[in-house]
Amino acid sequence: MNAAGPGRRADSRRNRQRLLDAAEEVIERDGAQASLEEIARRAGVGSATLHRHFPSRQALLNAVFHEGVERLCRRARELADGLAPRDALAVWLEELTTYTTTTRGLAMTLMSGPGGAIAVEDSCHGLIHDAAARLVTDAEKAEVLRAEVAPHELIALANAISLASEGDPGSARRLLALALGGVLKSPPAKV
Amino acid sequence: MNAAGPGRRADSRRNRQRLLDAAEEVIERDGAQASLEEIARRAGVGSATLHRHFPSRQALLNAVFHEGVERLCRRARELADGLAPRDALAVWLEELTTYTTTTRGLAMTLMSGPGGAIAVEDSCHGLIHDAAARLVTDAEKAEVLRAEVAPHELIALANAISLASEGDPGSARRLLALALGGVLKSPPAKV
DNA sequence: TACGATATGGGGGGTCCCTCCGTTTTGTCC
DNA sequence: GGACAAAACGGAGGGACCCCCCATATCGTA
Repeated sequence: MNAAGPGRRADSRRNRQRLLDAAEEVIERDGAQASLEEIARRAGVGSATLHRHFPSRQALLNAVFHEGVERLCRRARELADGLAPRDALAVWLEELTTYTTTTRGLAMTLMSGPGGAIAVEDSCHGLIHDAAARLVTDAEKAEVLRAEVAPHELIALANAISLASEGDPGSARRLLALALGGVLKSPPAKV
Repeated sequence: MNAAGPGRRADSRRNRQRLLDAAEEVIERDGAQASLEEIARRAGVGSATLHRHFPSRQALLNAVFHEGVERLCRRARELADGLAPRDALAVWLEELTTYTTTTRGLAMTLMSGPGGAIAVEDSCHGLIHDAAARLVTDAEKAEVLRAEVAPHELIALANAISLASEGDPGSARRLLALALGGVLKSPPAKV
């Protein structure tokens, strides 16, 4: 059916891969709301086949971005092991932001939640969250955070910035630096 | 045609208002991608009439949100006149963020640019930008900003936060406070 | 009241998402 | 090397959407 496992029939695995390749191209051009029918057409399969392999748009997006997201999470572990907690977190957030900014549709995907029938532990959502949690925990222990910050808040912030900069990584880096360093010189007023 | 002016025929003005009322309801429920056909149905007019009054989705959204955005901009002037520059900016950004967070579809609208045939000076985009510019200029003169910040960057950040918090104003306030105060205790590392 | 300008709305074309179901392909067992 | 059941496929169709054309109805005015 829709699993990637080796127990599937050969044509099923082949079609799944074709769909992923086609999806990558179309999403690269049109973002997260790319036409599913066009993806199926480009892959040379019927639209029913696409829906059988990926029961929802979210499932397809998740599969398309899975590899890149895993790479990003390995990178988080490298940074956590190699740098001071504050730098590890700052560098990773910048890499995350740059990646989501330059990968069309990814920020949208990460913002939309894990989605229906996808196991949290291998959704892009879940992977990113776990990677961030490690870095945030380390930073908290080292007391380099200004306040208690939940990992999902930082991810939301990074995603938000990616969305707001609409594909311009320079703008994204700048906004992230602002947010990390603080826009104002003293804390914001209570209203 | 699509202008609101008094030179239009009475039925035209009436239909325009009905469309705006219907749009407000449907957008409140479905956000910025609400069905235009449903809006026309609910207003009791044909879909062609909707398209004649509002040639693009963006034009309709712009008209729907215009009043609220103007109120927000008046508020910016009040704050600029009544508070210290830093507080005026901080308070207004929070009000902006709260408003865009609780008004479904507004953040999306503001992020999508002024859009085709809409005059910049009375697009929601333009109005907000001008309001922010005044506050930012004052804050810069008072040297309470951590770095040179363009108004559109702050607006992008606020919009991004609204989008990221998906309708939860508490979360939005928290993220904004984080961004304004800074997440890290010392400036982020150079990579 | 009659008339021209203005505005309307039904309907059609194109696209999209998703599902049903008859047909084809695959893997396996004899 | 068949035969057979399970698995996978894809065309077609329903429902929804956006947008435009143009025959018709409505409004403001002379």
